[in-house]
Amino acid sequence: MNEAGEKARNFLEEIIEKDVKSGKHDGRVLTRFPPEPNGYLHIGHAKSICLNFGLAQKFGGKTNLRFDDTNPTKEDVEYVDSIKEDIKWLGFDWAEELYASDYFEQLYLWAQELIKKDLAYVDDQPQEQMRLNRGTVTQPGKDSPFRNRSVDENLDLFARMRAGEFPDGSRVLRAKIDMAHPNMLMRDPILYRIIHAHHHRTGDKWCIYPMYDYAHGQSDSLEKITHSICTLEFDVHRPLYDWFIEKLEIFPSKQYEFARLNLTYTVMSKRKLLQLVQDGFVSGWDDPRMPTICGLRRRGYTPESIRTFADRVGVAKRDNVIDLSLLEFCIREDLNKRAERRMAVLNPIKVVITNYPEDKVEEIHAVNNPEDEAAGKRAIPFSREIFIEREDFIEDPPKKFFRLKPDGEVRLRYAYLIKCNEVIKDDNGEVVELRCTYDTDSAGGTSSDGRKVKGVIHWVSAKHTVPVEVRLFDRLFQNEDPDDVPEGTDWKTGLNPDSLRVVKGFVEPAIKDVKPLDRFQFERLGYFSVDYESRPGKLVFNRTSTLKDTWAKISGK
RNA sequence: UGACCUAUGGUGUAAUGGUAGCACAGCAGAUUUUGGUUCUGUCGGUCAAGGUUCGAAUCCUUGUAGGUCAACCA
Repeated sequence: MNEAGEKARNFLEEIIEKDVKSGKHDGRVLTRFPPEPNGYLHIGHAKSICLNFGLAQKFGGKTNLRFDDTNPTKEDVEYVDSIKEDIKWLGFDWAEELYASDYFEQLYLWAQELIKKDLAYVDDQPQEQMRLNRGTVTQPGKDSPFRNRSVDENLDLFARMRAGEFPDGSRVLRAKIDMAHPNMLMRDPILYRIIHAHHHRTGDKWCIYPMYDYAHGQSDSLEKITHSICTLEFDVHRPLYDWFIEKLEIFPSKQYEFARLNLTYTVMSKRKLLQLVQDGFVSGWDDPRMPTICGLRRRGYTPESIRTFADRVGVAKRDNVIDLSLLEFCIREDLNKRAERRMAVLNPIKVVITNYPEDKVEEIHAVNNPEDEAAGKRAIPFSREIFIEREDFIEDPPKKFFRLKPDGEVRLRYAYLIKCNEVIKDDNGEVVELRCTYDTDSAGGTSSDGRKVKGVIHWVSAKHTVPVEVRLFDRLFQNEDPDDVPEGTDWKTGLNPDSLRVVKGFVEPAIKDVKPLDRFQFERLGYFSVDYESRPGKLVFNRTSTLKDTWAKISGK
């Protein structure tokens, strides 16, 4: 924030603001989000989506969704659908749904134009030879022996490439730039390759397909994209991006690069994510431990929290690794305000309140959300036998432990003060039951004589319990940097063996009518959301995140 | 041993030649019928060396460190 109270602008906002003010493109702003439909979107894409759509919104512009579908061997409609779903869920609407493949004919025409201008040629060199002749980053490349074919011959060969006369890999169309250029991308980059493959949209119409560099910029230009925003690794592509626009004399879209998102304890590469799925380390792309948008959704994350996160991580050009705790902060912050509270016990121990009548059942009234009065109240049954969390009782507690202990008093949230009189153990010495008495004058949990009881614990009435399955997730990797594994071992050795624990939980009755993705705070435990596999009578909850746990910090060291 | 990009507290990100601020994390405290929330305080930073200037995180030079680029992937 600056003195005026407005948020500081990132470098892209500054560029666009300047362009708008100067009247460039009549002040028009049009961005695009250009995924390749070959995988699922993850939190890194979410940053890019929020950026592209957010920037346009900020300056009264629009954003296109364009699928970069120039490689039929890798792409599929399955991904198109999931990508659209994820973007919508995040809360964004695109102006137009477009495909690079929509432009194949125009791209072909432009390729012919480059040939006619003697700026492109058909190369017959085998792939290996071409690689050798490209040189290295420190050595210039060598011209192809086919570099100086006549325009007519190139035109003829290119037409025959399209006609399907040649096998895959036998010929390519290359731009004629400079084989000694210090930027490898400018050493006669390939424009078209031959792939006899079925394309998810164009079918078998084409057997030559444009490369990314040739397709992307021209697609931007065709759509009259004003600001083409991509990640840092495309920085070296920008001279080529500009070269095509200049030589073809077409609409001058401009490319700008920002640093992609990295998260601690998280892998983000499509390759690694795919491996986690294929090797069965997770249950699928939408496993709640995955950093995919569908995984986060299933985990219980809200779109709002992800947008806030994208906003807080900022936009710049330096490499960065964001603390996973920032993401967790964002979801807690959001859910604290909107999730209704319930009481649930995940690791129960039975408490019998010996001075409470056998058959009596009371209705206790509890606030649904202390952060939102409009959420109202609910009734919770209370009876003689209840469950409390096993961790909330310690026979010989450490200092500053103010939960239940022998002869100690604790508050049952919203109910009564109880005192532990007797600890019953089994033959192994394990505590199986606690016998307590309640203060009959402490209805609601307030003492009548003004004495202070610091501890408050949650509980459920034993015979009014709703049994549920609870999936406790933890970070997928043990190290902040998943690649930080012992020399010579695979990154997968860093996987956290305890990233998923499935337990049985007991919830108060006011939980029966829930549907997938409903979110709750189980008091003192964390935020939980209903899984897709949940069914009436067989509810399944995913732990979205724990609550901040100051006690764990104190006692855990 | 090439070209390009980038260097601000532990992690991010502002300061656009004029008081180095904000968030997360950490620590300490207050409040609290969630050891939650909220509130307060606190720790801690301009990669280095020169130069320009009344004044440099900012401009210049030279280093240093990290990243990107040698798919018929995007």
